[in-house]
Amino acid sequence: MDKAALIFKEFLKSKGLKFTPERKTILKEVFLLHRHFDAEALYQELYKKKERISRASIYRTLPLLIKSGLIAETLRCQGRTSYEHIYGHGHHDHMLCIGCGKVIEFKSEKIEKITNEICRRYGFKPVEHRLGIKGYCRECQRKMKQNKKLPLDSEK
Amino acid sequence: MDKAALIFKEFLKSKGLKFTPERKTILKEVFLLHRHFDAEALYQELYKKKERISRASIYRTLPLLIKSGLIAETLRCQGRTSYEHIYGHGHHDHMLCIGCGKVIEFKSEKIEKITNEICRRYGFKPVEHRLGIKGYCRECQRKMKQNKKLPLDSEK
DNA sequence: ATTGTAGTTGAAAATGCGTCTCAATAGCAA
DNA sequence: TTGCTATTGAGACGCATTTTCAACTACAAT
Repeated sequence: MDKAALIFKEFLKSKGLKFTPERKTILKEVFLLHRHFDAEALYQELYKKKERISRASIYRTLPLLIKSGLIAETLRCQGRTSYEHIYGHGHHDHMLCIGCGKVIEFKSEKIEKITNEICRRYGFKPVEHRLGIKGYCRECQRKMKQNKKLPLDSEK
Repeated sequence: MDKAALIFKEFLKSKGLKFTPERKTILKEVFLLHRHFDAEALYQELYKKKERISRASIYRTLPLLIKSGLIAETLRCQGRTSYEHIYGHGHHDHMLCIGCGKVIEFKSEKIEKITNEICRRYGFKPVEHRLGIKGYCRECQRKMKQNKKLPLDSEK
C-alpha cells in the first residue's frame, strides 16, 4: 500500500501538485475499500472514520488517482460512476446482471490478445480497454423460469 | 426504414402503447442520423427541421427504441449518454481516441465467440456486450511525437 | 526557520443531464 | 361518438459532479 502512495506522490510531483493529507487519506481509504466504490461511498466511509474530507476534494482527487494509474473507472451504474483500484490487481472485465445488479469479474488472456491485435491492425495505441457484458446471472435465470420478479425489474 | 417503423409499431402495440406522430418522427430522425447521437443532438436536429418535439418526449422515446431493439446505448462520453441505431447494422465495438475524440468502429468475430464462451463458463446469459478501447489514433500518435498539442488535451 | 507562491481546501452555489409532475390532448377500441 | 388510457409539452425537480472563492498550506527557495 505504501508503494501506491509513492507512486501517487511521484505522479503529483511530476505535475507540480502536492501530496496533501487529504489526498493521502483518500488514497489510503481507496485501497482499504474492496473493489467497486463510488465517490459517495468513499465520502461516507471516511465520514464514519471521523475524517472530514469534503466531497469536492474527493471528486477532485479521483481523476488524479486515475491519471496516476492507480485506479480506474469501471461500470457506470444507475447514474453513478464507480471505480476500482487496479494497482496490484491484474486487468479483468465485468459481467453485469440486469436482473439483480450483481457484478461478476473475469479475466481472459484471449481478450487481451485479440484487442491488441485489433489495435495493431488500426494503428491504434491502446491505453485501456473495457469489456462489459450485460445479461442475466444464474440465479436470475432460475427466478425468471419460475416467473418470479427480479430485484431490478421495473414494470411494463 | 419503413421496416424499422413496423417493428417499432408492433413493439408498442405489444406493450399497449401508442404509435404517436412524435414517436414516428423521432424514429425517422434517428435513422436519418449517422451513428452516435445523443438526446440533445436529436432534439437540435429536429428543431432545425421545425419539428417542435419536447426534450421530455425524446428522453421518453429513446428507452422504448432500445427495448424494441432498434437502437442501443454506446459509449458514454463526457457525461452524456449516446446512442446508435443497430437495426440493419451488425454488432460492432469501438475504439475511442483520447487525443481527439474520434470513434473508430470495428467488428470482430473472435470477440463474439470468446464472450459467448466466457458466459457459458459462468452460466451467464448474455444480452449484449460492449468492448471499448481507449487509446490514441494514428494521427494523434504522430502529433505526440512532434510534441504538438492534442485537441482534447487539457493542461497540467 | 521564514517567506513566498502556487496549489488546495471546504462550503456553497452552480451546472447540466435526465426524470417527474400535471393539466390538456389524442389514439384507439367499443 | 364515447370513454379509457396513454401521451404530450413545459417547467419543476433530483442528483451526481463541477466550479467558485476566500482562507489556508505544502514545499522550494531563501
